[in-house]
Amino acid sequence: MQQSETAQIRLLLVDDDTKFCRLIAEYLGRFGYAVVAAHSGPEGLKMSLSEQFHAVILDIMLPGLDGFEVLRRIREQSETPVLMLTSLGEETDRIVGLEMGADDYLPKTSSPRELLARLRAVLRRSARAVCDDAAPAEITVGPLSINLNARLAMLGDEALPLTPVEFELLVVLAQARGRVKSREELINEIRDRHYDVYDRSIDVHVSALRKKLRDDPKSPRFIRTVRAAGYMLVYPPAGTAYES
Amino acid sequence: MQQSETAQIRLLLVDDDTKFCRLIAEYLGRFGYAVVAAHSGPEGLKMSLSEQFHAVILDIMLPGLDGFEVLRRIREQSETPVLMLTSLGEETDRIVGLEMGADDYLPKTSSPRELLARLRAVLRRSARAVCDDAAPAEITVGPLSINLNARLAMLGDEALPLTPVEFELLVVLAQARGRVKSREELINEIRDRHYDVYDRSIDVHVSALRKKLRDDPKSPRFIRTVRAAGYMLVYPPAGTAYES
DNA sequence: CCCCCAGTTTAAAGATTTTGTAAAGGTGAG
DNA sequence: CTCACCTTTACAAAATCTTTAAACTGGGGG
Repeated sequence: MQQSETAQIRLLLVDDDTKFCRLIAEYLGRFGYAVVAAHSGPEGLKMSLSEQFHAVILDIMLPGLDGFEVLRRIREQSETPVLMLTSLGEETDRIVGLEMGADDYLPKTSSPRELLARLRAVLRRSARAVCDDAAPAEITVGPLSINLNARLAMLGDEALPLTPVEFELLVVLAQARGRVKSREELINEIRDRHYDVYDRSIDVHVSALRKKLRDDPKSPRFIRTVRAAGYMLVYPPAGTAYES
Repeated sequence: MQQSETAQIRLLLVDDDTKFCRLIAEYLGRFGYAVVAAHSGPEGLKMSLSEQFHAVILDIMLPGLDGFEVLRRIREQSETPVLMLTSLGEETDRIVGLEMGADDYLPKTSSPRELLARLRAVLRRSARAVCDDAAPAEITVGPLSINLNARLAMLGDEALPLTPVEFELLVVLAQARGRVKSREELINEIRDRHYDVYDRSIDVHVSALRKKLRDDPKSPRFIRTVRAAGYMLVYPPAGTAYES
């Protein structure tokens, strides 16, 4: 079941309903998130401020300090993304929560699936905010260029008809160019799920991608297999001659 | 966290909700912006025209003069970047805002983080666009032209009978021409609400819009489906021949 | 030098996801 | 009430993903 040494996303869930916590932890766990629960306001606040978490999911109704108060105090010191939950009935709270610096806000009655979707959106936004404009819209590797805005990869002057996963795979490899990416990392980053030893789907995608790149596993121009470790996009040392 | 040694960026926030102002000021303050608040239309207008601010964040619902009116009068004399906020439940009228010269437009339900991101984008743009006209009133894509003032889209010399949402959808796509817009972004920008996985309304609007544009999903002249990502208005490379 | 084994490649089949669109349902303006 | 419009629902079609399994590879031990 385990997810690894690789960067795992850690979440703090603050809610006094332990059953709910278990349920959510279990659900999010299946998608590779490590969920830790706190069951009171003060406890949640303390843990939030430990800065160990990538995001906090915060119920409003809490013993000790209510969710708004916890949020306010978190925001005094930290920018950790916070997603607030409300029990039924509280209409206007949404605005109040957002005004106070919550990153999103959703009813506790939402499906876990919705929670997951919003959570991802929040994490994505916060990841982007960190590097802000730093993200280049285009990555180039020899004759290969990848346009992130248009989601289009070109080899020479020919557009490659990649499927969504193939494109993502290429992007992830390209961003880690010169470093080996394990299958686990790849599947985590691309598909948001767990890797298990018999999972060959990454291999299959690599194979398909290579075919489209006209890349030969035995003497790769782009994707090199690193036995027992994973795959890596070659980092052409200065002076490498590519020919299309 | 701070914004640096360079001269501090000064922002004017015009909103009658003082609590909201405090919270935003506090949040943006953490990123090194100096935020000054005005709580009525006339006050906001007067301060905007003092030319002391690098940008203005303007709520629409205001006592005295509403946001649109304030914007109009600012634009009579000044090109200070203006970012408009719609309050909850208000009839969103992004187009009116943009057409009047707002630089960006976002729902008040957005998170502070989002506000910050857009603000940075606006500031960046305004720094760059010293000389060129802010918001073009007309966007042209091959035989398609979109007039924001008249709220009219023409295909060749024929006016398209678009519904309000279809028109906005087209505008949003056109403004992002060449970049993929996710369904989430689209629904956020057009309808001011959250996207959830089961929400197909964007697809339906796209379908309707395509029908009116006589655009075929399989080989789109205008709107391309980017599987698992969203939609994108084609950015015709220079020299592309359109025929109506 | 050959065999074996863990690890890899790949085609193919089956399962799943995503999309297009018609039609039904809902809502608000007039 | 009617009309215009937006959203939801439903379902089929298309595209894509994962699994499976058979063929392959490279290196170490014999």
